[in-house]
Amino acid sequence: MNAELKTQTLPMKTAAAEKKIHKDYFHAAVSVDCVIFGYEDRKLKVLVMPSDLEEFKNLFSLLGDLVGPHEDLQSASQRILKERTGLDGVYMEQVQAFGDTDRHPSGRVFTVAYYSLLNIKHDGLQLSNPLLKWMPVYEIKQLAFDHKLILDTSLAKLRHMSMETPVLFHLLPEKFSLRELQELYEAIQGQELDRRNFRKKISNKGWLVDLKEMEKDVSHRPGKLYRLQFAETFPQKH
Amino acid sequence: MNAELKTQTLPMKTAAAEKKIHKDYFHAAVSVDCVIFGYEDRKLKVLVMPSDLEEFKNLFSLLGDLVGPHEDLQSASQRILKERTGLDGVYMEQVQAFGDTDRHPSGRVFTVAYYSLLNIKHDGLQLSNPLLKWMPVYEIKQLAFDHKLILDTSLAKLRHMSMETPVLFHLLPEKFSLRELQELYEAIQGQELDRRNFRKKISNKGWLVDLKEMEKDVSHRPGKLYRLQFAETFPQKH
DNA sequence: GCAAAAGTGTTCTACATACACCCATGA
DNA sequence: TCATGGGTGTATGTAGAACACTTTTGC
Repeated sequence: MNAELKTQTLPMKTAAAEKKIHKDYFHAAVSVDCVIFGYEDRKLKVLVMPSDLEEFKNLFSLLGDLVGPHEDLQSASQRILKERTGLDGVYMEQVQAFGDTDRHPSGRVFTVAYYSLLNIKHDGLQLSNPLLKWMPVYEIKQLAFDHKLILDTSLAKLRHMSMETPVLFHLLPEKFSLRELQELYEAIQGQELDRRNFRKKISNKGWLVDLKEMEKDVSHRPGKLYRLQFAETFPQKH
Repeated sequence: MNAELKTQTLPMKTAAAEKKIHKDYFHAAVSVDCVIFGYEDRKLKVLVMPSDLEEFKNLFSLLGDLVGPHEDLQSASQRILKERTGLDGVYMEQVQAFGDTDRHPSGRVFTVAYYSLLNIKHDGLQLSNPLLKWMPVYEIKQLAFDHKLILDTSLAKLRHMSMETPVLFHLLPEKFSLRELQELYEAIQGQELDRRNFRKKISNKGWLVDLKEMEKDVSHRPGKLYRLQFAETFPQKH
């Protein structure tokens, strides 16, 4: 930013002097809201909790917190995730910033949304509070604040990414069958996929490693298990 | 956001009470930085100005400003664009937020980047200050603050979008020839394209309207002129 | 033996790519 | 007449879409 651009003449200033001039502007808060996606029972879910603000009584909200004075955005997002789920190193991506003037009843609070993808069945997953709830995304009609907008925006981004890049794997256990993977894609895209074409496409991508293991505990012919090829191999697309 | 999530018990609070509790957090500023792209002489350019901060003497910076207490992010971005270029209704898209703790010497300043695309030859374009400069993007090695990172991130997003959606047209005059359009795509993608294939692809998209006019003032056989099919026809892709 | 899902191949179509010649204009 | 770019079509390879039958396992 460069607020002093408004002046037509451009005398040199120090940053310290500039801060004084603009001290009236230093009265906003910035939060991070985490859109934590999980996948269970063939449904995409998001982690929410009841809002404890009187204004949003009976509504759920995303998990967020203010960004500390000496904390980066990404660090804040990782901290929230760790505090709420006990998990580190979860896949996470910034969605965008939301800053409508009336979005928060407490004052001027900008927020930056991050979505994360995690495996609900992960051993280390330990929700911090019994009120936290995995809610099926497609059953959510309303949320506190502008969180429904944030959710919808995140979901659109996730959908888009899932077509270009191997991100959805983060929602599955380490070992999974092609059927599970296909069901996941179907849940995200909202349409059924042809099994033969799906398998062909996935195997062309070269994303998977055949674990030479079979599914267990299924009441039908067991399928092969795979895991994702090490993520570093795919810096960007395809 | 929902900062009170930290409490394990969840007594109901009002937003006003919450603001007091968190007043220590309301000391950040939020700015918008505009990455204003233009296209001229077969080069993608970005509008910059000399930084007037002592800390960044001799460096250029993007055009930004603090977001006013009663101003939305998008409004701030439009205001900056209007103030700097005199233009309204310019195509614009949020890139993302940047919030590293040390990104600004004046204090904790978060910024939200927007990129805009405009036609440098637009009649209404009137730069507010003679120090503003259209700088070729690929010649920029360094900028003030974290603006080089912001520029690179915006450029990556622009490149990505340009492959999926008709956005680059905003960089051209209303009437343009297929050669001009192809040169623009080549400039953005950084590679030469086959003329026949390019024309086939573009005409398959159905984006263009044949104006039944010809180029003038070219020292060779003039080409047909086109304009973009009305933008509302293409809400998203293809 | 029945139910449920695994596993597999061919055809058709659409799109990307590679590639070369004649035409219209201005200088 | 020359230089410059305008304008066009064909052949090939690749990827996505449609589509059905046999196999394996649990019950």
